[in-house]
Amino acid sequence: MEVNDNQAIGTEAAILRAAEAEFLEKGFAGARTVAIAEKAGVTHALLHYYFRTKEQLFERILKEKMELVSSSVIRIFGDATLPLAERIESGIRSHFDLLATMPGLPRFFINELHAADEGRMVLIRQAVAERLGGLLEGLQRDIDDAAAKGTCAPVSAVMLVQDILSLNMFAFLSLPMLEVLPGATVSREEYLSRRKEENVTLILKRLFR
Amino acid sequence: MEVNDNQAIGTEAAILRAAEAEFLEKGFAGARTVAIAEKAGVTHALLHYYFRTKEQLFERILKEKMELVSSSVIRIFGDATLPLAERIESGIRSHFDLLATMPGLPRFFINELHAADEGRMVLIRQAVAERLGGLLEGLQRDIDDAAAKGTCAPVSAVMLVQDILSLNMFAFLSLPMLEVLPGATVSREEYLSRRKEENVTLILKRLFR
DNA sequence: CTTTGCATTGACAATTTTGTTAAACAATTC
DNA sequence: GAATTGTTTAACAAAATTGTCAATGCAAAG
Repeated sequence: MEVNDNQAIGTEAAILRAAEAEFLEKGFAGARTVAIAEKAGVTHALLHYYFRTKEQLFERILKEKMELVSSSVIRIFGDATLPLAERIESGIRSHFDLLATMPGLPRFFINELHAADEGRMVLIRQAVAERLGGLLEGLQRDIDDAAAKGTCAPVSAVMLVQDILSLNMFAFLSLPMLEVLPGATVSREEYLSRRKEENVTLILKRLFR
Repeated sequence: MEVNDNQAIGTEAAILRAAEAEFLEKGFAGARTVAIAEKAGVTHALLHYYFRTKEQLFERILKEKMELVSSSVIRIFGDATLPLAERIESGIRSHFDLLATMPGLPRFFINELHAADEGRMVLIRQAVAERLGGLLEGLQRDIDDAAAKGTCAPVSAVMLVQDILSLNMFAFLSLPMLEVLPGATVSREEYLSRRKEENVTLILKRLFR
């Protein structure tokens, strides 16, 4: 239970950071407001002073994290000026590397997506339409062009993005499996590095050659 | 809140089924013992009469589900008498189809794996070693043989199994995404069917031409 | 029919958890 | 330096949740 120094960073930010850690670790139901306050180094009354309720605090974190998820997914599409193969390879790596900086995000996202009510679903649907719609169309066009030339297997862009999401996110969802994997014990970095290369290989072989 | 008919099935079983539904839906922290009792059609005192505490009831469900996960993973290895390509294809389909009969299992497993303490980890490690160790070695041998003949790409069996696990489990983890997917709305069956074919294609292209 | 043993219940107790409030405190302004 | 404003706390209240228990029901055995 390391306590945040509220001095340098400000109490509101300290509570937010503690809440982020607690919610990502335990989810909404498992999180305790007193634990958040303790981590932030303040009394729990202060948490309510700043954020009124547990739910409002959660909403705040949720919005932040959904932004992050959104911006991470966008990375998959890579740089459209590159040749398709390089574009996709760098997209996979870039997405993977971003996830590596916040390894708890995939689980949080999956659980929140599951728990989302209709209202929240509408918001997510809008966000997807606005931020990913054009990217998907552009990628689909490039794939179709390459497929017409025979340099790439024909595939739905949505499917391809889901493939990459599956492989990259699951590498972090299954991180605890590292503990139960047979054979020589590998470090976390080694494990992630291998999974990243495997994901690149898998997707590239799906599309090219 | 449809109530189970305790008449035909017996109260203990009714409570277990209700608990299964509640724990898979909400996780341990989010589950409510009164909700479980209500779903089972009994008072919550009776739940404690049969299972003493929420945790003991959870342990019971957890064991069941971990058995299921274990037996589902074993399916991936398929029938060793088949030629490698067919063996792997049927393994993927068989694993996918089993998950389709219990779509909540992947999320439950991921969350439980994350929350597992050291003691539980030891049990999982043993189970993996006992039940999967031999299968992994056998598969690795077959892959190595095929690779030596040039009929198959060389790959670690552990990696391959993880690839299949990623793709198949993620199809169910991301099921709510169906709601936010762009383009024509597809039915759940259509979506799953497409994902299954894509997963087969992806893995086969990884290994064979 | 009564006893015995298990099943079931309603009411209650204990604990945990969230949320409130009045008062103390600190900093900033006038 | 008094007033004002916003911050922080300890103590308290309210609600939710798990767990207990004595009393009741009820079916099978004697």
